[in-house]
Amino acid sequence: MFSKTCEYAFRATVVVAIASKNGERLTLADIAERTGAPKAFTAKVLQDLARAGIVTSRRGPNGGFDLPPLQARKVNLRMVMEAVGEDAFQNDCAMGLGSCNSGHPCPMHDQFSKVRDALDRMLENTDVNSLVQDLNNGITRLKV
Amino acid sequence: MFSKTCEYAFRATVVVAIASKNGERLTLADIAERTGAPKAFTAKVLQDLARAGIVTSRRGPNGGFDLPPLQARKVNLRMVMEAVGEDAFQNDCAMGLGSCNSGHPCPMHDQFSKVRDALDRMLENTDVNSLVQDLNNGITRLKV
DNA sequence: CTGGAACAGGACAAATGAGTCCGATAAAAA
DNA sequence: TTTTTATCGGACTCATTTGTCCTGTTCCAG
Repeated sequence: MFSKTCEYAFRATVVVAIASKNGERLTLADIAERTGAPKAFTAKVLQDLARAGIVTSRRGPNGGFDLPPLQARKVNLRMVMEAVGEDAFQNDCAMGLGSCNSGHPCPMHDQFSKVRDALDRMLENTDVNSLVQDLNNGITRLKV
Repeated sequence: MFSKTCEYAFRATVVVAIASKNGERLTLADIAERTGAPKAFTAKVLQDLARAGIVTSRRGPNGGFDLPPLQARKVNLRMVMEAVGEDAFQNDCAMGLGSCNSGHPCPMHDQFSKVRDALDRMLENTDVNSLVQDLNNGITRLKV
């Protein structure tokens, strides 16, 4: 459903947010380890997230990434997707027609646009902090 | 959202079903032309659809593909997806965790599984004939 | 029964996505 | 100021998806 890049971005964001809630800053190696994602690839993803202002990065000793709760409330999942260069599903057509819309619907349009829009709303309405606050049950890693 | 292969499969299936309703059998060249998809690639997709028994194929002169209404009622979109070798989104996890389920949920599980399940139900409950019978308005091609 | 019209299917080529490597840069600590 | 720790970012490789090509096979028509 989502690309690998996107999945890694979701996991990295959540893992960093969890750590930040405990005042902990995570290094790239930490994040790769806790998400079970390839380190070099995770570096790219984090770069994108940092450039988009979703996480803040710091170089050098005691450096790493963080995303404090106050900021995490302002970040939703759609923003994470867009940070790694993927559009949410907005005007996506199930049949791949560029010209498909409610005025010019493809045969699947009515059925598909309902669930597509529900998905988009979910991505828009779900902020990172809300994902994190539910799991005070000791989850700190999101490995496969 | 769907792969190209899948999009082509949807389009080809619908286009063939439309023609069959008029007792017309479509050749590969016809289908590629009406869907705006590459001919050789469409051939592969149709092969899969034929092997799965979704469309019926016939070789030689006056050959081609068809999918009469009676059969089209028994074919849903999930079957088309599976015919080209793709699983519907069933147990898909938004974060790419293989072990994610209601007992062991990832942080996005609750929000995501709702819309994912709605999508799966849509694919299951939508049969090809119902897609076709709405558009007696002269649509016979599904080009980009 | 032979020629041409069509699908069947394997092998190949191109494009995109996933993942790696390594030097450059920044910042803190010694 | 030097060393060490860490991100930054470009260039590269590998895998998968997408797309092409060509030969074989089936089947109808004359």
